[in-house]
Amino acid sequence: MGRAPCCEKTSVKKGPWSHQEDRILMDYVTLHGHPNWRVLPKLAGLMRCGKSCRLRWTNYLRPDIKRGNFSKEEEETIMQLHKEIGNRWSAIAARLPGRTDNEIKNVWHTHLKKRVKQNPNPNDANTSEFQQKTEESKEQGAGLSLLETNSSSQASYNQIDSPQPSCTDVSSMTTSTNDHNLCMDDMVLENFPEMDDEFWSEVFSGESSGELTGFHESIGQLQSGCGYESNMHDDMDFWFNMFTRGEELPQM
DNA sequence: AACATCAGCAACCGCCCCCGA
DNA sequence: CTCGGGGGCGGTTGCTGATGT
Repeated sequence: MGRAPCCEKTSVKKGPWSHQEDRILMDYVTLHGHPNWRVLPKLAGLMRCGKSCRLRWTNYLRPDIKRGNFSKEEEETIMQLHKEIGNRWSAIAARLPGRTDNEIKNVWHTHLKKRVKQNPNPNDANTSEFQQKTEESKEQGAGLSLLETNSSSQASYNQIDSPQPSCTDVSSMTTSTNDHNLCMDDMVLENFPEMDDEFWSEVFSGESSGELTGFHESIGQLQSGCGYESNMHDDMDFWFNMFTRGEELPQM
């Protein structure tokens, strides 16, 4: 007897998302929000499972996502929190604004787990502080409280000038960031302080497909204007590079 | 240059929790 | 109080690009 499947397995598409699907989902969520993920794909015209849409949005398309390498501080935070609370990736993600649980999970399995194995007792200097905060969070009941109790430390964290290179700094997404010796978090915060939901709402404000087409044509012009047409794989790469390079956008 | 192996990451799966009827 | 549905979470898989031989 299990529960009914979340969607018609036969009629949903699986596997990697196409740019078009991304656009459709982003446009729909930006305009209408996501009151019900289950019916969203049908309403948006996507042949995807609602769960798949939610995952794609939360892990990739959400505008407040911080992409790129993890700073050393972020990695240390992950290791400390993992030591304290274990594999509660969502709770850990709550402490790292812009990072998703999936991303943190991946970083843990690919980098940090090995590091902890090699050096099981790296730095206990802050352990008592974390333990105290964890205890507080337990009393208050949720991982989100961790975020609240650490808002001040998060503020100071955001002010870190030039994080030490970390093991993930040599991963595949480093080319553009390393050119400027900066990490994503610094650059996004400095160059795009107002990149929030409103920004994306404005970008995707066209409801009709015609307007959307116009938008993407504009993106194409933007890419050409920046000399990106030869090496950009897709729009997301384009935006990523725009953010990390911190270039001024040409007039559209 | 071609093939094999490895590493990183996006995405899927299934279970659990929460909330409303 | 119970049950069902939706959302969230953690584990796992499999594809792809990078690196080594």
